[in-house]
Amino acid sequence: MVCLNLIWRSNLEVFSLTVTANLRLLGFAPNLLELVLPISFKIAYTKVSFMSRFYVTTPIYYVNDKPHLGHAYTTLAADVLARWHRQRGDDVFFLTGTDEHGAKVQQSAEAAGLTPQALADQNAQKFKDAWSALNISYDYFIRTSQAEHEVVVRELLQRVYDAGYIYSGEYEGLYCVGCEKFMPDGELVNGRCPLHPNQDPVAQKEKNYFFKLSAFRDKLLTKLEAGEYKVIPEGRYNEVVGKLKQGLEDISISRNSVEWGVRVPWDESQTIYVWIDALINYYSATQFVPGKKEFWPADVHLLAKDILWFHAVIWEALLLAAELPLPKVVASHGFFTIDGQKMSKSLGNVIDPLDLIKEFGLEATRYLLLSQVPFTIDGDISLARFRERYESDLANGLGNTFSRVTDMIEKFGNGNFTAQPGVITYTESTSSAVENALRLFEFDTALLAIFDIIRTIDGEIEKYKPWNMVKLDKSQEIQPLLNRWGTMLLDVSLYIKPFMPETAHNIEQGLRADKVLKTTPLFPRLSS
RNA sequence: CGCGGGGUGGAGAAGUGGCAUCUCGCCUGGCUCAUAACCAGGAGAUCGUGGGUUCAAAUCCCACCCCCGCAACCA
Repeated sequence: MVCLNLIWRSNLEVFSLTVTANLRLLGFAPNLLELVLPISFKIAYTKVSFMSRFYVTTPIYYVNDKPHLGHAYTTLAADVLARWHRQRGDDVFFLTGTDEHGAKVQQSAEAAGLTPQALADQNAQKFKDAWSALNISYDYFIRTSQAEHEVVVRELLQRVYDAGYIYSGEYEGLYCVGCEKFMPDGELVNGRCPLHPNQDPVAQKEKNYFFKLSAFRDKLLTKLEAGEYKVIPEGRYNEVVGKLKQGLEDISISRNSVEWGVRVPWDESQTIYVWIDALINYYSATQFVPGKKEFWPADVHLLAKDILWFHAVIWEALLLAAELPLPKVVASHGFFTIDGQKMSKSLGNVIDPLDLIKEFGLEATRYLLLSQVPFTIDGDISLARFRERYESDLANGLGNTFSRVTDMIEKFGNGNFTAQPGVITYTESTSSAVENALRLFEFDTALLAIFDIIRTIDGEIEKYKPWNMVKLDKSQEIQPLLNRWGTMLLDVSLYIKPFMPETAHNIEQGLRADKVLKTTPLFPRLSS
């Protein structure tokens, strides 16, 4: 009965009957049931961790921004991981959302004549719309202005305060009177605020609460070096460890002048610095979303490299201070450049993910983003290259191969197709390749491995030349080949499902029909 | 002397001591089931530069050049 359960949870409808019939339990391990499927579909599920949980997060995006390609990339990567884990039967919690507090939102709202909440409502919706357009399967969309979130933030901070890790101090910095805010060094141009270049920023002090980040340096280093939590990729890990070794300073975690934020529990005159409030979302969601308490600690925090320090050091220190378990993996990816240039508003080359969908379609956009840029490094996006890849991989590759196989089944097999257990051993290696790649967040490598099956099918078709077999009166020998190729395509559909769920569905539908007929192209050529 | 990552055919990547690999593009030939798709073959890299270790170096060591991050309250 365990078997049945697993199969249903694995979404393997296509094969479920065959698989259950052949299932054989090998043995038990402490938390692990190893199943062996003695058929040769050898899907990625030969080994299934029984009832394992998978909690993946994206950063919560600042509502002062519109969704752009960077946000889309992180979220898409998380979506693929979530779908992949669901497919293998894991209990998945996929969290994304918006970060809504802080001075910038307050200022933008004033400028737009809105309340901060109204502005946040508006812009949070833009992110939801974008994720809906990208077919993102998040389980919960958290917003930091939610009362439930604020409650957890206050509780957690109070705990840190009670433990003695927060003290009152003075923050001293350069204050721009025009902006009415402190200017970080990085924002100053020639020592002056870029928005108010005619006045010198003045040194000013304000009362703040500080978090004893410095107290956690050794502990963090020990835990990192022991692998108690991981920072991926290795280069970033080195960076974090290197910086930790250089020492840590305490950080200010409250603001005196920012109204739009969570009130400090023991001092209502201050609000919690937006970053601290934001980080806690990963934990707070598990506490107030029904049935998710068991999901903490998170398995993976996905994020871009610019916010790694917050996620790999400050967040863990806060958790340690509150005596909560640490996330298991913090995985950071690179930035995009567009046609070799930095993506920036001032250059006007910011790509809206929705424009990509308009040009290439949803499924192709998902494929192109994940296949053309290795996860951990900065990658260049060029529309010209995307078009090239669309044609070669999707139109000429997957799409065309699906067309030729279904067309041959229709023409040479009278529409008859039977999925073939016991024949295909080829895709066995794909399964481990995909698994290994995804465990390392190498989405591009995983896709390459999957698309290798397409090349193999094309190669075999060329080798057997069914159109000649018909002429040579060998028609009866064709059917097994058609079954084999069709089955390989079903395998492909299984593997690409986390990446391209609709395409996977279309392939399955096409091959599960009573009479398999040639269908409309999966990926029409762009020129036509 | 701040710390770290990187420089491999036209493009993007793999490769940490032993015939330089993959995808795309390009050229030639073949095929016709298919979305002018597919298959085969080919051209194309002194592996950033100079030196060193070794029977053997993209890979180890030294020096240098170049690109890119981080450098901490920059969402």
